[in-house]
Amino acid sequence: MRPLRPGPVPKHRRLREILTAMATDELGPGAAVPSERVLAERFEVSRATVREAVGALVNEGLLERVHGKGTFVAAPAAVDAALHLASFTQDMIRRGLAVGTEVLAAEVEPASAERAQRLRIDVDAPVLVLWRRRDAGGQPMAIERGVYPLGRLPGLEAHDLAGSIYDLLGQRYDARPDRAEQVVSAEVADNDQARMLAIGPGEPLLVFARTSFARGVAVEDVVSWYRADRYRIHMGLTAERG
Amino acid sequence: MRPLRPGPVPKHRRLREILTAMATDELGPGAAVPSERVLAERFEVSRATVREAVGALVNEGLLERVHGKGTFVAAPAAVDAALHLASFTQDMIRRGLAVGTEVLAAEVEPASAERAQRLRIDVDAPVLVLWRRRDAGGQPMAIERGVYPLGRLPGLEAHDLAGSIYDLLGQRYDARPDRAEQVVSAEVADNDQARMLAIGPGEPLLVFARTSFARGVAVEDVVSWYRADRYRIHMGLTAERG
DNA sequence: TCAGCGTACTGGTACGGTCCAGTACGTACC
DNA sequence: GGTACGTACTGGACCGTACCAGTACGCTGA
Repeated sequence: MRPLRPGPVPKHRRLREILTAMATDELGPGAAVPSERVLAERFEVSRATVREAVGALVNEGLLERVHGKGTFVAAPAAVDAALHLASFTQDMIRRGLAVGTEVLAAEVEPASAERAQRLRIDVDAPVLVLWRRRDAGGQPMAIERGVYPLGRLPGLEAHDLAGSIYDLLGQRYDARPDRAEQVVSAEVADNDQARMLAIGPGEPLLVFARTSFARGVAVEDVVSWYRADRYRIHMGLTAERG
Repeated sequence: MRPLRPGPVPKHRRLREILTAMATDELGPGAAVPSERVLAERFEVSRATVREAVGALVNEGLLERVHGKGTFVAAPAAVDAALHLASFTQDMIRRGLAVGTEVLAAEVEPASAERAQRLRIDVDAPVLVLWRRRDAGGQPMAIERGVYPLGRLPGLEAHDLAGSIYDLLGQRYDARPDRAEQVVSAEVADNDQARMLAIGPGEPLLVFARTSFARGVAVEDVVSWYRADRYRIHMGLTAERG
């Protein structure tokens, strides 16, 4: 490796990027990172500059330091899944379940006032309303009703809607959702829902109402009804300090 | 203020505590913190030591720096309420609802195998099983069944159990929960639950199963059944990066 | 074979210094 | 009155030095 020369990007930031790549691509969790003094010599920077870069990666959770022992690549911290924005497909894959989808209905309609408000679009603007049943592990898991603003996603209705809408939004529209607001509640299955989900009427459902945004722009408003016997949310809670 | 002398606690840590108190108690959000050079002179430490302390508070989110302008007390970042560990009382207060509690039953029993496992205690160890109805805004909101390990909380059953158990744990046992694992699911109300919650049988309930820890020790295992017409979870989701 | 000690490694603390780059304010000139 | 420039403040980058404190390993002696 060559020494770091002064440039528009500070040395400690360039070193941080080098160490990130090293940790991620070459070393892997648990492996030792070269010591501060070795890095200082190798890159011809001061030990303080190395400590600045390493410190930043420690704060990020990528590295961890042990006094007197060394610096190591940290095991990836578990992101609390409960606040993780994922499509149904991604969620089930993570739970180790094979995914299946049946499109029940797909219609273009003018947006109602409520839908318009939730999607931040004009009333009567055209939206795609998509009903699907989602299966996991070969059995019905959920029903979804997604509403998509066609002004922002022109031609969406002509695509294959049996797969992951998130993948579709990402690949064809560069609008993969990165943030969402979600409300969780409970309902009981009516006759139609019960039939589609292969349960009895009156069985409990977990209901998720979610509005998803890509770069601040609303791209999806979806309600999902999950069989409560097959789906639950695990979350870690922490107390507020002060 | 007096200079910082060498001692068992590093200077940068003591300065960090001083600055935390200063920011929290005296200055408040938006206020300017004395400059690095002023702090270095006042506490008779090097500017690098000041930068170390300030840098830590910047990483914590308490302070923010603006190049060329100064260091300021940051506005408190919103903690996503969905992952916030709070008692029923705290939760309802935050939602602006007056709280009421009716103790339905309180009995000391030997712990079953399942309860013992969840609370990390021996089977047959004595536990307090506490049933309560929780009201919010003058109407039934939830039913709770809490299980408390009396080995860790001796005499708990003799206390007033109509108030906040979290407050009680904090004040009398120094065991205020600081972390919890929670599972959210849905059920339908049976006849007893329906009567206690003033709803019809078969109505949907949001169910929370929570094990709470104080400093790593399990102190509470509680299941709560909430009326789904009155309670829902709001949560912000973000996409995982990578 | 085990324990203790010494050595060599590691990260942590602290300092003083210099220079760079951004921000804000005051003053002078047009 | 507005603009531009200079000055004085601010944080940021980087260096080299010295010493402290923790960890691990090897060697020696009992």
